Amino acid sequence: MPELPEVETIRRGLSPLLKGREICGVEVLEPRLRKPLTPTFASLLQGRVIEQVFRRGKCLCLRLDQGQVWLIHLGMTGRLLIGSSPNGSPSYECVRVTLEGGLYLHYRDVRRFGFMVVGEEGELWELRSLGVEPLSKAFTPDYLKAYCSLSRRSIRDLLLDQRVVAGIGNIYAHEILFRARILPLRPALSLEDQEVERVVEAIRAVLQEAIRFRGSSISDYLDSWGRKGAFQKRFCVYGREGKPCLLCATPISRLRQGGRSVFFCSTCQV
DNA sequence: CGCACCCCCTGCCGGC
DNA sequence: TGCCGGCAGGGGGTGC
Repeated sequence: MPELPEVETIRRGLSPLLKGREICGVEVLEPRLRKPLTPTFASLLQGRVIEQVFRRGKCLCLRLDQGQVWLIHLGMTGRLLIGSSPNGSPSYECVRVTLEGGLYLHYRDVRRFGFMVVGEEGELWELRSLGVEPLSKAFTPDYLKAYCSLSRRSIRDLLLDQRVVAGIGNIYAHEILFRARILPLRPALSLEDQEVERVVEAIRAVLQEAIRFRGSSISDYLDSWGRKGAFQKRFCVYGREGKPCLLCATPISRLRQGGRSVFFCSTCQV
C-alpha cells in the first residue's frame, strides 16, 4: 500500500514523537511477516534510543544509538499506530513497542507483506539495493535517460523498479505518467529526451503534491493517528476506469499487464 | 534481459 | 442470502 508519499507522511508524524526516546519493551505478537522476525529481534531494540527517523524509498528507518538502523517496510497493509495505552491495541497487531514516557507504537499488518530488520545502515541489503531518491538533487533527467536508453521494458515497469528510483508504486506510477502525457506501456527505450524530462518533472510534482495531501487512502492506508490522506481525491487515472478524463473527457482505459492493472487516457497520453 | 506467471496473505466486492 | 472468483497499494522467485 504505502508508497513514498504515505511513508513520508508517517515519517513526518512520528519523527518529533520518537526522536530521543528510549525503547523500553518490544512484544512480538505475530512473527510471520514477509521476512519472519528473528528470535533476537526484540532484544536488538530493547534499551536503544531512537536518534533519528528517516526514509529511503518506501522504507521507514529509525536510527538507533550504537549505530544500527531499524528498518520498517509496510508492505501493502502495514500500519504504525501511536497509542498511549497498552489496551486499545489494533486488530492484526504484530509488534507492540513500549516507549519511554508511556507511549506505545503498534505495528499492525493484515496481509503480513511488511517486514522489519535491524542492522548496520551500510550493510542492510534492503537499503543498498535501492536506487536514487526521486526528490533528491541526484535524480536528474540524465540519470533516468541512462536507464531508459538501455531498457526494453515499459516505462511503467521501469518506474516501479526500486533499484532505479526508490519509492514509486503502482498508484503514483500511473498518476506520474498521466501528468507526463506518456502511455504506461511505451517501451522506456522509445522515449524521446524531452519525454524523459517530462517524466522526471512529473515524478517530482506528483510526489510532492501527494505529500502535501498526506498520501492516498483507498482502503487501508492511515497515518499513525488513524487519519486518512486526501490525495486519492485528486487521482486522474488510477482506479478511474470508464470515468471521464479530467482534461478531455475521454473514458479512462484499463488493461492488465503482468497481473496488474494499467490505467491511462488514450487521448491525452501518447 | 524481460516478462508471464506463481507465491506470500487476508478482506472486500460484484456477480450469479 | 451465500458462495466464488477476481482484485488490491508490496516484493521475490522461477522458467522460458
